[in-house]
Amino acid sequence: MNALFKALNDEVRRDILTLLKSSDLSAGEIADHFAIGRPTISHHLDLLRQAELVTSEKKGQYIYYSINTSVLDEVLKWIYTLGEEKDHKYIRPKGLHIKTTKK
Amino acid sequence: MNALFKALNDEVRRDILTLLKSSDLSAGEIADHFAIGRPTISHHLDLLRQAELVTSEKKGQYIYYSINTSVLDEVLKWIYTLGEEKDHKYIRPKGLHIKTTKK
DNA sequence: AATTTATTTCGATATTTGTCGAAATATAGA
DNA sequence: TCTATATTTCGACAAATATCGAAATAAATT
Repeated sequence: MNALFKALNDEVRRDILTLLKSSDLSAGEIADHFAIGRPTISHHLDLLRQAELVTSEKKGQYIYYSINTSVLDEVLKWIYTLGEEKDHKYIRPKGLHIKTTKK
Repeated sequence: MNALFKALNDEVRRDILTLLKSSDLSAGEIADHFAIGRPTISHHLDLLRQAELVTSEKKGQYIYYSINTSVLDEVLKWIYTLGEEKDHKYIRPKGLHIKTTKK
């Protein structure tokens, strides 16, 4: 939970996740989208990996990163329970597909 | 969005929110739940207020804090859109009441 | 008016964090 | 094997953050 919120508490890292939602990318391809150095991107990717928000796989010379949104269920659940007892009912943004059955 | 994630990126502040979900509390009552100094709690409350996660109202000598979960809709929406295009369907934790209609 | 109580603001400090350039590691291709 | 490319690790540094005690502010009580 801590690692998760820590990972999300950075604009660059959130943007990386947004990038990865469309397709898997190599570290270099990710870095190309930002005006900061590659070692810094590497560090951000490391934090995302620690939070299990991304996975990485080496393919030859490249390392490809993929997003893993399943760990965000925990965050969602925490937010839900917060709103629960205060009579705030969260809205479901239209066009999204939320599974209501058990996992 | 930035202030929101920043506010959530701290165990103490998340615990304060959890406390406030049951009932409004004065700054002192909140501080009594933690082993850290009152100035520190005051600072945490300030960050929560900046993120609009809490509101405060002065009543005589005391300042009462209330949780405001509505701003978390933005976070929820962001998380939803992340999962959307990766075929991850978020589960709804059982026992929770999520309004599926428009607000 | 003086004192007590509740809370915040201030100034200082130690830790964490984001960033960089240089060096290290590893794979690919000549 | 040598060189080029991709990525990470390392060491350093500046900025941000969590924390504290002391002082300031404000309301309540005597």
